[in-house]
Amino acid sequence: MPELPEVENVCRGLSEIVPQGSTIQSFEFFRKDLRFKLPIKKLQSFKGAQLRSIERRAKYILFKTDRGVLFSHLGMTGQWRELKKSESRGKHDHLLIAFSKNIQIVYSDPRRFGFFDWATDNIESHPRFKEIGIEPLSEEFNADFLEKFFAHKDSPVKSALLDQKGVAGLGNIYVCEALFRTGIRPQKKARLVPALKLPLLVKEIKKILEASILAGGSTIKDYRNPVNGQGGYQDQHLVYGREGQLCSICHSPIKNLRLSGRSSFWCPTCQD
DNA sequence: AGGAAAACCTGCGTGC
DNA sequence: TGCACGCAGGTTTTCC
Repeated sequence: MPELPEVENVCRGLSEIVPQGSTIQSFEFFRKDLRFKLPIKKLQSFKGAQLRSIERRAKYILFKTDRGVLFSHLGMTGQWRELKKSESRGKHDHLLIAFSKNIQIVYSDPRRFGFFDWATDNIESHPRFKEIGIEPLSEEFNADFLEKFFAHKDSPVKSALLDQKGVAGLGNIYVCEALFRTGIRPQKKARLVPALKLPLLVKEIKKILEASILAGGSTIKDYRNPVNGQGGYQDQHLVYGREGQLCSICHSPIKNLRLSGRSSFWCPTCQD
């Protein structure tokens, strides 16, 4: 479900609900088998920790505390929301964190592809983050970076952009959109994308992500922010989910091609 | 070694 | 109405 803009909105929403300086009072685990087994003992050791901030890295939500970092990945259908004391939990609520001042947040995830883990303050030394590439909204992400990352890659450019070891945070929606807006067909081998096109690709990726963050992310089906609101960026999708509809530029039908097991929406006329 | 496919799950829409 | 099938904003594991 959630890509960078959605995760960013979840972090911002959670920050509104749980103020900086709140203390973790307790955890409740309703299910311990998510994508991976929850490190319950370790998570319990955060009881009493003081929250410094809630931030995003790639598609991860980082709860930064004075005892280290607890982090959450939403998988496809993960959701965080506030659970008021009077409310009862839902079928797919798996984990609850109670903070000071009676603030509770709950993690819900029907497909259970999400997961949790913890790290020291220096998260980049955690094995999981060692494998994670650079932030697409950072200065580091530029045409030179892409040129090096794409060099010798025989995989389709679409798959290369989805590879979190390169640029971290893009997912199926935003890669499809970015390739359409730069006129690059998704199945083109990464190493064959003309270097001349890379500055535009970088620019469009940043533009799309920023616009989507601003719009509250994309809600196709499941995504909701922590106050249960939908995103608005789906209205600006030009190809994603639009198979058979007419291309906004040339009016030929949008196609859907399967690449590495993922649907890839594209316009055969506008993209080469 | 790198790339593709399968696996991990539940729910929903479609077509018979 | 029911059931089988395919598909879903992701990532890891397995298999060529």
